[in-house]
Amino acid sequence: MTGVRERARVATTAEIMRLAREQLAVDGAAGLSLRAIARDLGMVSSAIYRYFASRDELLTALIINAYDQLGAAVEDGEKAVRRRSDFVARWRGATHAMRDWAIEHPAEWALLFGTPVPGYAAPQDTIPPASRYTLVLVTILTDMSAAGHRHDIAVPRSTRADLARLRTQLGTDAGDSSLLVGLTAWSAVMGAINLELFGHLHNVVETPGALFDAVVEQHGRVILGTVRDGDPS
Amino acid sequence: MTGVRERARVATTAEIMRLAREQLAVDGAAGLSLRAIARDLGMVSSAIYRYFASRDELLTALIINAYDQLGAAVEDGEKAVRRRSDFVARWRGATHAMRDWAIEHPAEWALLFGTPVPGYAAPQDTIPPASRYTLVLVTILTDMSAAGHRHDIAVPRSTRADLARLRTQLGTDAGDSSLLVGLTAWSAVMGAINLELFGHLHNVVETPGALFDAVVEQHGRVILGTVRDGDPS
DNA sequence: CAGATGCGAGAGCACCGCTCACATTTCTAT
DNA sequence: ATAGAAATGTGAGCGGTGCTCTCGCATCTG
Repeated sequence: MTGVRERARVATTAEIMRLAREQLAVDGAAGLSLRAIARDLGMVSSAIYRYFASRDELLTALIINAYDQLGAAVEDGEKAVRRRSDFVARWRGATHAMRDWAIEHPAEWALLFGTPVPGYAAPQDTIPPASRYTLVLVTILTDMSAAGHRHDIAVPRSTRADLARLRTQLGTDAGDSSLLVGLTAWSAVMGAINLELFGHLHNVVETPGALFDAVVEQHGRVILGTVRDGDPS
Repeated sequence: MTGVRERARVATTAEIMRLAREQLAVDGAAGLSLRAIARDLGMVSSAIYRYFASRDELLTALIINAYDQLGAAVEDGEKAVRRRSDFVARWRGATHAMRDWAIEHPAEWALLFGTPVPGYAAPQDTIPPASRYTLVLVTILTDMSAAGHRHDIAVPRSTRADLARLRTQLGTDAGDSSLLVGLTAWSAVMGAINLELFGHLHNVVETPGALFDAVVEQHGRVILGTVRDGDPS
């Protein structure tokens, strides 16, 4: 069944990815060197290609792994909120888990959400893990909708078609306003994390996470703010 | 005065930067190759180092140039608004100029706001051009304050010190709430542009600029929304 | 006009991703 | 059990990278 080779293969593959993540943390995605990994492994450089056909393939594996880690972290952060009807608390839980993960794994965050590697096109396999963390946010909106919350934000005509497609694609019945509220909140949170992680807050907001908190709270207010009917908790 | 050497030097330097920008647009920051530039210039690779001591130095020149371009674009976009008391229009003008510039110069945008180049620390010279585009946004807040607008957003205690420092640093008399509104709006706009430019809206919002518009409009509403006294135009 | 300075050429160093022919080891099917 | 197939590691090599150094020529300055 599990022969010598099979076990050795998964062990080596795992070791390569471990070393790659280590390198990623030190030198960033651009500094990822297959030769250096081989050296650390005590292998000759060409042997690496038995495990990953190319640098891009290793990159893909790292990206998928990172998306999965992030997804799990966000899921956990959101699930930790006991009062499931406290949607703002769930929003806080999810987004703070995002930021925490980003701060803990800055290189991996940069790999996912920073400058795309030129010449590299992410294959289809990255899509499901990539949508995992976003699904958490969508679920909050879905649950709000189920609880009778209705958002009331102006929806530009140009977004109607996209929002309709999104709704069926995500299998949610949140309204256009709700989806738009979610998207803009997502946008703001991603912006805040990127600004902080990429060093654009130096000499602006030194207190770590202060801007992030403000963004989360403000959009949390918007998320619950424009309630029409239902339960205005 | 302007000897043969002097003129040749500025011409060569300019040509190097032109070719570098060209390369940047094609291959991104990671693909910037001094050797390729030298080749295009009909020079031997080592000659480049007479003009730029290192790849990093060329990068710095490109960054400063890009910040200046962006700054000019945003300034123009904001100045084009005639009714100076229409603050949302000015906000729209500035932010849309940002996005337009980003779409026109994606590689340069990535250079400024994408993953920081590992091992590269931006020197002090980049700070003034970097703050140019932000100053436009701050000016809008300052003018709103002068016009009697007061924002009324909850200000987390943790941000008080930062906001106070920012106020004197920027020479504005916008209140804490106003500054925070500006920062979160900035954050959201940067996030929307990055998401769009870095390809995270594929299968999400296909209509170009739709999410961006929504973000700008929503924060435009927030910018003017929570008015306490003064002129509620 | 002589010395100082600027500049391009060219060789060279250490690294990179990747390919290929070849030897060795392990698995599989007869 | 054994022969052939498949997987794996080796080492040389190709063309590319950023960067350093020396050398000789052109230009500028006292």
